[in-house]
Amino acid sequence: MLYNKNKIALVDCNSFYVSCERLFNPSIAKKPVVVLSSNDGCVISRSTEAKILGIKMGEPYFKVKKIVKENNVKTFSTNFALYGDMSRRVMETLKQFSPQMEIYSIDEAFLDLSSIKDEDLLEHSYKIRKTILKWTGIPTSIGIAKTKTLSKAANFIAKKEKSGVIDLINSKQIDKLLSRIEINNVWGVGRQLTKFYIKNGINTAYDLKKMHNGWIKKNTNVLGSRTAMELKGIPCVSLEPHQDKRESCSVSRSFGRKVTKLEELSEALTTHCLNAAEKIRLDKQTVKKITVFIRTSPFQNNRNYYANSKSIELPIRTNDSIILVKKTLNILESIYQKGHQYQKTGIVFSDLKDVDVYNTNLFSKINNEEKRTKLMKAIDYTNIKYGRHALSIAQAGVKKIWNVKKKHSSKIDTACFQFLPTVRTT
DNA sequence: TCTGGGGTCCTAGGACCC
DNA sequence: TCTGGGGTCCTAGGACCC
Repeated sequence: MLYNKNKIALVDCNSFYVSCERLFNPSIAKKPVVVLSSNDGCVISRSTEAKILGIKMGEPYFKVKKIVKENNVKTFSTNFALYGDMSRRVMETLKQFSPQMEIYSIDEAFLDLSSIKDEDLLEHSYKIRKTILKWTGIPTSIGIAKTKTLSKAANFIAKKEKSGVIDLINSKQIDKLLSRIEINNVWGVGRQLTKFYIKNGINTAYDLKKMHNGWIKKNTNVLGSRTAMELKGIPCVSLEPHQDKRESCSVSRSFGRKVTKLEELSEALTTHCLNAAEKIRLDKQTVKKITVFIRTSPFQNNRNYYANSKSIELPIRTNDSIILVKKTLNILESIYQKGHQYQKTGIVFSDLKDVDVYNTNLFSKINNEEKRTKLMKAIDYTNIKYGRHALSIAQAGVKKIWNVKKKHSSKIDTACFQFLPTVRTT
């Protein structure tokens, strides 16, 4: 069912990962802070102070190391268990403000505010911000408009405003605000479209809004024209309050150092496969198609770049770790080539379905299926209770010398009392 | 020396059919 | 010798998002 509400708020957490780290470390408030991606590779979250220093989103860490040192920027390795947990708390709080809400990413959600009177929208939004901050400690920004794309735009401006809220529904200055947004910052306009638009003199959100539909349709695709329509205030992307299960599930990691041997690749890939299998079991899903990929670093121009991937369809869908690992390693062997310095490997499970969906073929006779299901349940239970990979299988290895680097971890675990912040009352 | 990871959606083009 | 055209379905890869 398509239903478009005409008052949509986008609530977005400010510098989310940095804000999470700050919760447990008040001494870094108002100081420059960055959070690094896996392997401490890139900057993926920056405090306002770090942005001012010129540290860009997605920049490789080694390129900003100098700025970091000179300005005493605090750095953190990712702690997704913490961010995921904080995200759940923020979303739980947000839910109270609208029955219809779409969680869009780990740090943002669209809210249907159609039931709020126009004149109360601002007040309502201030209340949302205040409550989230009070209950979770996370600062947010809110943009309200008639379409999702416009509420994204409003949010973009709101991030720069002290009030933290921009309401485009009551605004007579929409065009003025839109002309402050560079075209690459429009939701749905990525690198390729940006190139194309700038070549054609479209430099801001407002420029795109002014373009004729015919031209956009002819020169881009349905997504391009959808974005342009939404900027004009015509809803094309509806709010999706009911979130379906995932359609694919992937686990991949870069190595902490280069890897050449098949055995090491096998260990890493087995670990990824076990993680992915556990994820789909938790979601009560089975997989039909497995893709494995390996590659060397694309950034080292002097070496031969090698990247390869291969997919197979399973005869019977499953979520059994033992079967999946076996198949996965077979694929790996078929694409592995000696003599390369591998930088990354990963696995993708696709064509996922609910466990109760048709699970056998005409010729299958799985007599120990029940036993296996019980074994998987036991493994998952043990790993949840005693920590990740308390129980694993031998191919995953024990030493894991290929494992990722994590020099700056805050090691905060929200499920652990030791890390609860202390509050003193006088 | 050092460049993330996990998703979704769309489309062009091939295979196949009549 | 001359060798259609239109429809559907599927998939790999690209573009985009955070």
